[in-house]
Amino acid sequence: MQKKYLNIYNDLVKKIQSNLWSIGELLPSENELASQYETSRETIRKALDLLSQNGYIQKIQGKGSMIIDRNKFSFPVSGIESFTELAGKLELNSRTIVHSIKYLDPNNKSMEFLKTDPHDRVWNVNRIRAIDGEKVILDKDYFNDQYLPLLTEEICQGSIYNYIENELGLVIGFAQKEIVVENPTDEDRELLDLEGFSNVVVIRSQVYLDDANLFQFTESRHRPDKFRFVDFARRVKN
Amino acid sequence: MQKKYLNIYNDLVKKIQSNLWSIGELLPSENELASQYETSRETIRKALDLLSQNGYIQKIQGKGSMIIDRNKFSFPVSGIESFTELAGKLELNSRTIVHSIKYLDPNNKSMEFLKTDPHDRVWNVNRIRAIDGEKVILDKDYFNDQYLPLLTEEICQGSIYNYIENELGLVIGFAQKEIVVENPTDEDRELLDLEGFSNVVVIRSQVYLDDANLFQFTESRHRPDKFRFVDFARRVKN
DNA sequence: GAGTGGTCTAGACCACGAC
DNA sequence: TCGTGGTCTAGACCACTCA
Repeated sequence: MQKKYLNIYNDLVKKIQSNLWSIGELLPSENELASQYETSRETIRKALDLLSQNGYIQKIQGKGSMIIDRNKFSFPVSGIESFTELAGKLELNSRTIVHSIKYLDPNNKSMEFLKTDPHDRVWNVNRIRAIDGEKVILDKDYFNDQYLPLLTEEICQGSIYNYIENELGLVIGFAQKEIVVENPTDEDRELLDLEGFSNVVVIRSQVYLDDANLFQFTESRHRPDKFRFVDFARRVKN
Repeated sequence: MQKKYLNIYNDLVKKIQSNLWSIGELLPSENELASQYETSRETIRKALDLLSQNGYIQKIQGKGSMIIDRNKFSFPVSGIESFTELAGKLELNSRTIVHSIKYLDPNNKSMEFLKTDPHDRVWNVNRIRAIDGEKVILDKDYFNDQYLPLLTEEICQGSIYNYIENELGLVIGFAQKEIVVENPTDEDRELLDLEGFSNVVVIRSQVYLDDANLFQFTESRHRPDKFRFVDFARRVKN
């Protein structure tokens, strides 16, 4: 199905990016846009809501929708995003080393919460990310094998998310993320180029599918100088 | 004005919190809710969108709106939130020490971007946050005095945001946040109980008002063991 | 008062899931 | 096939800004 509001959103993004309007200028009014796009005002509003959520405009009641300076914001890391997407966007000189792919020892109870059935097994994938030749990130992923029956070195070398969404047709719904600073483990010291650093930044995520089932647990351990988290937040609605 | 969808949202939150439905159960259908609340389906959908954004439900096409386990998530820090709000929610044994309130030296060009007019001055407020008697957070705030003409120790002791929104009637629109790990400055070492820690976690924010004007720049410097950032993210729409 | 965005309605048809 | 959520419409009135 063709989603009209999405087409309009994409068209407006293109126009904004081509500087059809400058920063601080107002978009045409919602009624104006509705007749331009030959649609209803509610549909225009859905497109504008997307522009607002993505930091292109700020709506001001009684005035209009103002173009804001999206270049002042760096958007890369917010939301649910994978290392390979990020590396691509930032054009990092990066390399992925697949360190291990294995089933977790069934006696290991730590990932019990990933299992939907007692017979399920849990994949554990450890990958090292090198940027400019320095090993600075250790990614430890855990999956329920009910959703991901096959996991090869080739898949892990690329984007597992890409494989999940495009090959397996699973859809990610939402994720819970926690960022803390910890002392490096022996494994961190062994696998990463930690140099003198006495801390690692740890990002732990739980990823849920569209059907609200828990799918993945991830621990991403960063050397602190190579860590940066950026977030764009809108005020919560009244 | 009474916002119907907000009333319905609040009513549903109350019902969910009272365990009227258990985790994994489906809410009544949108048509059902529309007749229960004697409103249109689109209004019900606005209320459900809020529930979804706030992690109460996951909508599944063809099935319904499933109650998800919000207790698995800790929601405190995401979005735009102030220390005093946070301290209240977490019931921390905390104390705020107002270290300095002053106008920035006009020769100091570092906060030039905060000024909308060359005659504006820039406030600089430094506050130390102590948790359980340990000084672990240094908050450095910068404001354009055009929006905040008066700033007293009393205001700084409480919540500046509270003062801004309730007393001055300014409304926060959106914010850009960056989190990095840095080496402590001499000021950090002097004002905080850093003990052996060799890093601080720095959160820098730019806060914009509802009318898209830049209002505030903040630097919040945390002892790493007292830092935790939690984020709940939904998959970006197609 | 004219124009803007914010809320709300009562329909309609489509895509998807379960049976 | 039926019920679910997803999209869309053509109106209406309200709240706000600005001249």
